[in-house]
Formats: sequence, structure tokens, C-alpha cells
Amino acid sequence: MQHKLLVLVSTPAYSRLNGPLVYLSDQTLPPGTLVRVPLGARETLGLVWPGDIPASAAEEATKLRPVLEALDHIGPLTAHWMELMGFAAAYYQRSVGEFALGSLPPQLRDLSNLQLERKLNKRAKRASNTEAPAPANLQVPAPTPEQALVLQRLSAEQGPFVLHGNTGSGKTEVYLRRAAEVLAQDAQAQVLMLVPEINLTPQLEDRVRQRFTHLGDDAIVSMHSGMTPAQRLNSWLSAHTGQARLVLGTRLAVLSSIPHLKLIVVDEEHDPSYKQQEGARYSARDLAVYRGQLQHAQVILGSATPSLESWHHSRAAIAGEAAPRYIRLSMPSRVGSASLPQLRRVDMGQQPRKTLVSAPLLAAMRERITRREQVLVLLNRRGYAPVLHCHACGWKSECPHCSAYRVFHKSDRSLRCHHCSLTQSVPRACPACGNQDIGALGHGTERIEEHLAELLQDMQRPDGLPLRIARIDADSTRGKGELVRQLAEVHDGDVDLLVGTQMVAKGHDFRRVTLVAALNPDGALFSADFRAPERLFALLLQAAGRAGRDAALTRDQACEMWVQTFHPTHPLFESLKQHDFAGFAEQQLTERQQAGLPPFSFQALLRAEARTQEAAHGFLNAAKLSGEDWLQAQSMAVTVYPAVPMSLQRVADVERSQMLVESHSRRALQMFLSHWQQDLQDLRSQHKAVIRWAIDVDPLVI
DNA sequence: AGCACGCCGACT
DNA sequence: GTCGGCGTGCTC
Repeated sequence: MQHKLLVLVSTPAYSRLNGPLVYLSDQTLPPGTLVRVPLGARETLGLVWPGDIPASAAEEATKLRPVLEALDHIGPLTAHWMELMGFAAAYYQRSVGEFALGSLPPQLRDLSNLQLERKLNKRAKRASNTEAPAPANLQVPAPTPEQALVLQRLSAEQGPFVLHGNTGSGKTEVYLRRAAEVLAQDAQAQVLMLVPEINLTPQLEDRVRQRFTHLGDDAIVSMHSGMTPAQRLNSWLSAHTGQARLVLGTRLAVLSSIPHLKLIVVDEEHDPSYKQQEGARYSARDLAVYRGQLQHAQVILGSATPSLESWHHSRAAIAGEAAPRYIRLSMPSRVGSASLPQLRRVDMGQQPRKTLVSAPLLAAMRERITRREQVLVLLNRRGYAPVLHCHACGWKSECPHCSAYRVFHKSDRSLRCHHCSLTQSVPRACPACGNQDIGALGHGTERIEEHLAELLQDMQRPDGLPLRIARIDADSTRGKGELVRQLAEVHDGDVDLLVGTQMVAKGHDFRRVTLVAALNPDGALFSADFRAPERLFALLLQAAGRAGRDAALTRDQACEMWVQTFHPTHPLFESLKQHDFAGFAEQQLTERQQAGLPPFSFQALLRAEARTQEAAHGFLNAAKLSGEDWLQAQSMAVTVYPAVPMSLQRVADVERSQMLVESHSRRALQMFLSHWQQDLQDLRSQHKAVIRWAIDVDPLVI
């Protein structure tokens, strides 16, 4: 028992156990080894961490406890992986223990060394039983000239790359070809492909399995939070041992152990889902870029509408920098004869007041449906009506626990709070005054579905049956496999008109959809959130991309994207009409630069939650004062703005407040935040009413 | 975060 | 007389 080891355990940053602990061991264990250690009254998973034993541990040697066992059937995590964890923890202001242990598959915590050994033996046996399948003779389309050019650059240069390719330009084909090259060059090489959402992993996995059958079943694994603990452990072990050559997954996959990583693809890199929104709020896209640099893996950030951060980094001339940080590659054309949809704007100022679906749009929809083409209608609000309202006394369906209205869902006659999930049945009479005359205010997808059914009730399908109108949103797809089932219905042509929220705009191909309509996108044009236009542009372009991916159908039938707006001449729509992402991005970046917003400045948020708004504010104000003292002493250019209640001030009876911290120097911001951590921990004991606080670095929603 | 210790209300 | 509420405090 003479060796002293640094061991990380899973503890949140504010628990005063934010560094590695010292344990004793009778053998020397290399850093990266997983161990089981006693911690207080329990046993927990630990990770041997590199570094020197602090001198203070020498005298306290009697207090040190021994490591229980080393999980030595699993090879140690690599130095690269540990460096990634160390970086991520420091950058996102969490403890390394939380990041490193939290990135391991949860089941690893529960298994003893013996159980693990059995499991690994079973895996080894299965692997030796499966013979390498004969290389399949598959038909792979020849790359288009555009794709060929991009692939040439990818093999000649290191990157990182921003691959700007319109929907339908064949980005996935480029990823697959590049992956094939990388895997062929090095028999150990591993490839990581990230997608924004769980829903998109199965279709990517299908396509990858088809293409890489020759590698064998075990060489391709998925990783996402929808998998069972056993599946996650298996995928992780495959990636860690190098058996998996292709790892597909959502953001959490970027934290996985992939020792021979040579290529990282981040598909739809602009998608906000890459940013974790609770706990350790990391950006999988940004960590992918860092990881690529660390492990000398090539990074490809692909999107039809890259994030303005990535776009900015790939601009030709950035003042003060010799070369752009990312290499931009473009694929503007659509594969095959499919052309990009035409944008049609309906000026809602010219329409009768309170029009939901304007006459010209309705006429266009009828025409498409008559021709047996499909129509997709987008509305970003689920439920029937966002508010219920009493005409007599003015009562509104407020949530008793949140500062939000409960939404009326007609399908099950419920009032639901979309924030705390409180669900009650709809009252027959006004709960405040007893009046029977309560009505729905506003429109959600359910109501639009109903409204369209009325407007189109005179139409029939060729077989004489009424039109099929379907709705896809978080409510209609609640059950397992529901989304897949409903999408299949649309694909099979059983549906004439589809109403949906933005979830249908993501990644799913609707070959027979030739008209996409956004009923009411204006909210994002003048939003307080400076990223709203960026998100709207991405959504609309992505939605437009859903249309007409079936070349045979659209050869002579131009696809259309309809937008109903009170601001038809808004520059965003002008750019959209030209399919001019570059123009839109330049205009947005100019505005951001003038306003000193990201990517021209760096931000972090301090959030606090408490029973009362005063308590949350009190904590933030104290944090501001102590932070500003330090900043002044250091004469460091970081601005701490006054605390403001969050846009959704109260959720489930918890009051929320937040404070913005901003700097033009990422380094200064980082230095300030890591110092501030200490202040905040000390302040917490004086502000006991504060339930929790957290720092969000590079926040997406402010 | 866990988990124990510890000091006050309704039950076999 | 106990079982159990969750408030404070520690974990190498």
C-alpha cells in the first residue's frame, strides 16, 4: 500500500471536491485506469488521473484510503481523451470529475471487475465467431464534379472544414466517401459522425451500414441517450477498444473514448441541439473542433446554413488574422435535375384581418393536392390554442406554477403547461367567474389542422375518399416508434397535407412534397434574441429543402416555398428568395459586428434559481459586485451586465434570474470565469435561499 | 451529487 | 416509547 494515486470521482464543481482525490494502491496504475474507490460511506467509480501528488497529502497519509479494485480488463483511457476532458471542464466551468466520469457509460459505474470481465469475454467470443463478410458488390453513385472537387480538397488539406452544401447537394455522400478513404488508409482508423437528433441516427445508421457492409456488423455503432444502458456500454466498449470503425451519434458521442479517431463529421453543424442545455453545457460542435486538433483528426462541419460562428471563422479576411481558421468548401447545386424551390411571399397586410391561410396559398395548395402532390404546412406552436380566455371577466389559462399560459389541447380536452407539464381537463365554465363563454385565443398545429380540413372539405382523393390531413409534432409522436410510423405514412403517399412543427423540417426527405408553407414566421424577425433571424433562415431553408427531392416528380413541376408575412420585403426573405445564405450571413455578421455581439464578442451567463425573485437577484448582484472588484483590480476588460429575470421568469414554482458576462477577449472571459467560481462558491453560504446556480459559457439562448 | 448524522411530530 | 421528516456537512 505504498503508491499514492490521484483519482477523479464524479462530483459537481461546487461541491468543494473539484480536484482529484488521493488514494493508496499496492500496485502502480497508469493514468486513465478505471478504479473502484470508497468515497465516504459509498463505493464509486474513479479514474486514475495524471499529475503530481500534492505535498499536503504526505502528512495525511494515515487518512488516505486504498483503491478497492482496478477495472483492468478495460484498457486505460488515452492521454488525448483525458486532455479533452480537462479542457472541456475548464472551458465550461465544471469539475473534471463531473465531465470525465459523466462521459463514461452509466453502466460502468454498476459493474464489478468480475462482471465486467465476463461481459468482455462474451464480447470477445462473439467477435471471433463472426467471420468477416465478403466485400459486397454495391452500387455507389459516381461523385458529381462538385463532390469530386470537395473530396480532393479533403484529402489534400487538414482542415477544419466548413462544408457549405445546399440540401440535396449530396453532403452525406461526401461524408461517406471521405470516411471510406480514411478507413482504407489506416486499418485502425476510426470515424465519428455526429447528427443533431436521436431521430436522425437510425437513417444515418442504415445508410452507413449499407455502404460499409464489408467492415462487418460490429464495426458500426451508434451512441445516443435513447439507448438502453447495456447498449450504451457495448457501443462505448467497441469504440474504446477500436473494434468500432464508425461511431455514429448525437452530441454525447463527441465525449466518447475513440483512440484512433481520424475523422469527425458534424452534420447540420448549425443545429442548436449540439449545445447541451443542462448540467455541463458543452457544445459538441466546438468540442469536436478541439478534439480534432488534439487527436490530429480531420473535422468537417457540414450545413446548408452554417452557424454564423463557423461561417465567420471561414471568411477569407478576418482583421488581425493571417488566414481563416476554417477552410470553406461549397456545393451549391442539387444532385440530379431537382431544382431549388421558388419562394412565394404573401403580404398579410393585404389580406383580410385575421386570415390564417391566405387565398393565394390555399389555391396553390389545392392545385398541388389535385395533382396528387403533397403539401407541408409549418407552424411553430403545438396544441390547439396557446391560451384559453374568458370573454366576460378576462380570465386567461395561466399556469399556477409558471409564468406562462397553459395550452389548450383539443384532442384530449386538456390544458397543459408546456414548461412544467401540469395537465388538467378543460373547465366547462370560467374558473374565475363561472361564465360559460370561454374561448380559444391564437392557433396551434391542432387548430390549423382542423381549419385546413374545413377549408378543403370539398376536395376528395381520386378514390372518392376525403383528403388525408396529418399532423406531426411532439404530441402526435409521443409513443415509441410513432414518428417513424407517421413519417412512413407520408412517404407512402397516404397523406395529402401534413401540418407540423419544426421537427418535420429536420432531415426527413419527403419525396412527393412540392409545396412547403410557413404560416406565421414573423415572430423571429424582430425578436429580442439576436440569434432568432439566424434560426429562422436555417429553418425555412431546411424546410424548403424538404420539398421536391424526387427528381422524377419535379422535372416539370417547380417546387415552392410559401411564406405568409407582414414584412414581405424584409432582407431575410430577399436572401431566402435568392437562396443566398452567404448574403444573409454577411448582412447578419455586419449587424453583429456593429452591435458587438458574438462571434465578435464572447459571452457567458450566470443563472440563479431560487424560491423568490429577490433571492435570485440578491445572489446575482452580490456576484456582480465581487466580480467587478476583481476585474477592476486586474484591469481586465470584461463586462458584467445587471441581472434580469429570465424570459420565462418562473417554472414549476422556481424563480429564475440571469446575468450576462461579455468580453472581446475569450481569454479574459475564461480567466474571469475561473476566478469567479471561487467567489460564487463562497457566496452560496450567504445566500441559502438560492436553490442552484450555474454558468453557461457560449450560451445560445439569452 | 450521495449519504449519514441529527434533532422534532404521528404511529404500532 | 419508535419510524421518519429533510436541514447541515463531509467525502481522499
